[in-house]
Amino acid sequence: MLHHLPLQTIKPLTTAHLAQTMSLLSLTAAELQEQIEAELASNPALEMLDELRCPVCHRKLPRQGICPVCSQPVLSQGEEAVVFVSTREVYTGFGEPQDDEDREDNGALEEESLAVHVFRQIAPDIPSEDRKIAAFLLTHLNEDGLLTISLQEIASYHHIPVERVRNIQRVIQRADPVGVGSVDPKEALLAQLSLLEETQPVPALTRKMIEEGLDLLSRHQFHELARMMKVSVGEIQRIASFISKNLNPYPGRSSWGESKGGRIANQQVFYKPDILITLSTNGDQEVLVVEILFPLWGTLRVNPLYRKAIQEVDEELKEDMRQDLERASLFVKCLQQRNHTMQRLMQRIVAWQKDFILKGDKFLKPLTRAQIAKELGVHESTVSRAVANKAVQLPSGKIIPLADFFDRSLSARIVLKELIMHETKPLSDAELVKLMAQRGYEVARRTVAKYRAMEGILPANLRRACY
DNA sequence: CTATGGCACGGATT
DNA sequence: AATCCGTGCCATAG
Repeated sequence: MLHHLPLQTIKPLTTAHLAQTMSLLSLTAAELQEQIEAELASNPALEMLDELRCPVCHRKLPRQGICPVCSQPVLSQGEEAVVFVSTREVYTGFGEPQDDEDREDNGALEEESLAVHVFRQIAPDIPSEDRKIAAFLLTHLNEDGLLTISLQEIASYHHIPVERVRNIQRVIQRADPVGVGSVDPKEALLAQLSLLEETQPVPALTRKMIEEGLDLLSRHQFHELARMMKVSVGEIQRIASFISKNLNPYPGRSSWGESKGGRIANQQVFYKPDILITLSTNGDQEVLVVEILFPLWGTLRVNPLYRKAIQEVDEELKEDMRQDLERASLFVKCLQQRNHTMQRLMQRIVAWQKDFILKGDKFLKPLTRAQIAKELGVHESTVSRAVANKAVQLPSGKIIPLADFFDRSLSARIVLKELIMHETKPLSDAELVKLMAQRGYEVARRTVAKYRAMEGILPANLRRACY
């Protein structure tokens, strides 16, 4: 499963080797890039070759993606996950590679960051010739995450058919603040609904109600609606509450900026993924493909000329050069080790959490770092470091911290949320404990209260009956 | 009296 | 060794 990896050079485990590998492990893709560039600049024995060869067949690799020859046999083995290091570009902004390193450019940047956030998610999924259109579209969002110009305008501006713009928009709508890039609240709601339908049951008629009676709905004219849809008022209210709980007509608002009352503040937004998980259909098999993003393109190696030159140099210089060489080869080894470890780590994680990745939060299986460490035969702290401060992009386009795979209570919280969402009368914490227990979640009353707080759900006595 | 939130403790995790 | 998380106890609000 891992035979296509550069494994040859993993044996001399000196302490220096170990220490440096450790520190490299904990770096994010962006930090790694800095580190490599610094090393490259300071050590003349290192060189970066402007080409990439497959470690197995030594064919030249295309600028993006993996070896088309060697990836084949791996994909066809029916593995749960294929993991490899990819040099795929990490998208940092629109068009030109601009320095967005600067700190808060206040308002302007704040507004733009929603667009950047979305762009990063979708960029890998759309052909490069469409990216500038996507970028254009994203620059015309208002603070609600809705489009300020029509699709026709975009199409005629770029001289392309409207249908093509619409396809790009569809991709965008499925990205993180779901529904972003819609022309109006109605379209945003429908986009969210479509995505929701893929993972969970949705009340019948919800779609019809949004499509046909949105203006009535927003004015709470339930009786009018009931007559129009030919169902009871109670049914209408049920759907209405479902909509207000699960959907958001202004995608830009909820997840962005404003922190809702009682929300835990650690909901950090990650912009740049370090790892990419995509779903690839290989024949009839669905395979998860994991890419460990590697920030630089090319082959890092010890400069062979430098190695030669050392022979023909005075004694005093020789010692210095020897050290440079030593450092260089150590660095390369550490880098290989880091990649190797990351690959094995992700392989295990993805295999274990496959359902979570494909079907959503509810299917997160409990997992501890210690467990993975044992399976991998590495120290726990190694896993800890590797997992900390990194972000993963899921096939859905969502970017989450890698540590989320180890969240012990996420699935319990989701169950709790559903329980409350479907309740017919406000349930007290104690009652919720019982219901949770029936579903196999044994938690204390006090804990239910905490989960509620985390999800920003009001206590029962303040909760409005849900229908 | 009941339902919740605060504080702090202990065991697990990192 | 430091931190996180679930929990129990107790005060407080309704």
